[in-house]
Amino acid sequence: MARTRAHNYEDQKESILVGAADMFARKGYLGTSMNDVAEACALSKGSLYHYYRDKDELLISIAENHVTRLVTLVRSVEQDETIPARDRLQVLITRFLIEYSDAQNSHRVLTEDVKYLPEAARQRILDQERVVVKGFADAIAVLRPDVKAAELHKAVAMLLFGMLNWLFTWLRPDGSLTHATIAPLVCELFFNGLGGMREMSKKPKPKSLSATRVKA
Amino acid sequence: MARTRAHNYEDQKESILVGAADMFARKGYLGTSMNDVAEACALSKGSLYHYYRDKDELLISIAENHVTRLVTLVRSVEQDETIPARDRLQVLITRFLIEYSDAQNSHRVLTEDVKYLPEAARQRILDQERVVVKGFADAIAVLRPDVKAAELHKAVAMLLFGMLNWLFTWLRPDGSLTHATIAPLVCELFFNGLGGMREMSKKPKPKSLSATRVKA
DNA sequence: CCTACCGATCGGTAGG
DNA sequence: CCTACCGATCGGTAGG
Repeated sequence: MARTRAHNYEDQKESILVGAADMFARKGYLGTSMNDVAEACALSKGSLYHYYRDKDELLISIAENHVTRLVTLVRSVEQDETIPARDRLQVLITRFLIEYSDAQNSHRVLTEDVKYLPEAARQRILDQERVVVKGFADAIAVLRPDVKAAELHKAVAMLLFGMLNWLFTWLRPDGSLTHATIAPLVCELFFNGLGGMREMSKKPKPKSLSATRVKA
Repeated sequence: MARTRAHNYEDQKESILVGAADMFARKGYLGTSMNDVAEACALSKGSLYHYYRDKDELLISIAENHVTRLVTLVRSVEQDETIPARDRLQVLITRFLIEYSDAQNSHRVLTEDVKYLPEAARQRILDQERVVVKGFADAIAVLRPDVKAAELHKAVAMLLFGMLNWLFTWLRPDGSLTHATIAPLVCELFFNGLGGMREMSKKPKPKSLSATRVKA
């Protein structure tokens, strides 16, 4: 009899992405074979190719899903009228850090492996990344209206992304510092600088104002 | 008759490293074949193997030469008694940025490709990187003696390295912003934070590093 | 004739 | 310093 597409087809497809992102994050895109991915997913390579046309499509799916989430996150903050414009940057930082810790592998793949994609697919993802950067640059512009050059807002945004994206290289998942505890430190440093930093104590206290509505 | 080693043997060896670093930086270590390196150096693959035992040895040489320079740079600042302790961090940042712009390819290889090295070689390089981080953490500790936890000094140092190392991903070599013009911006942001930032792109103002602790 | 998946192997190319 | 290759493994696909 005619069989319909397995009811768990989409689930399977999604779970392959999780396994692939884990392998790519650990061994790099080029350092991971399709056999590695298949093994990580407890699938034969043949089955793997049933769900994804080729290796690039795996990478594209991982990167695009993730960057789309980031764009959505930026938009949701921009459109949330309960967030004062001058609080947007802090909210963005905190929410990004939460998103990062939930999607460590995807984010690592996005920042490290997208360069191996064919030009067309790469540009599509880069365009989305530019939207994210623009969102941060705009939030920075609100705080520094005295700075006219949009290029400088973007430069400051990129310095911020440097701090955030570099976390992956040194923040041990099992260490005493976590994405959650580092968020106040990043905000403190970024907003007030080293000179203005208050006691960087063990207990990163839940921040008073806008950070509390971050969970929402 | 017995031939002596070519008089330009060392020069050739060094120039291969330049070509290899360029290729590794552009296409990644795994994305670069030994044929690619040979071609970039205008050498046959056979000749290449005359100078370096294997691909790993190329990567090790590039990374080790570079990280050794960074360690030397840290030591020279620490031992320079004409530099007041509280100025060390700013001097370190500025000198690192100069070094980075002179060795962009090597630095990119150091931050992106060392993970593909066998454990022993990798650890050797990581140990040197830790010395560099320690140097920055110590310079930060001078500015914030009120912070007792050495772990936090290192965390702040790593946030700083994030800003610096991430520059490679977005600072176009031919853009209007350069490593030299970005240095004051980084210092300004890092020392005074966004709130304290003045007209960006102008001369960095003398640091007011009051250890005044504001309690939340 | 469909989807789901297997064991086996394709043509090319990697490092050496 | 080059050409000619090797063992292995790559990403991707065949028949059933």
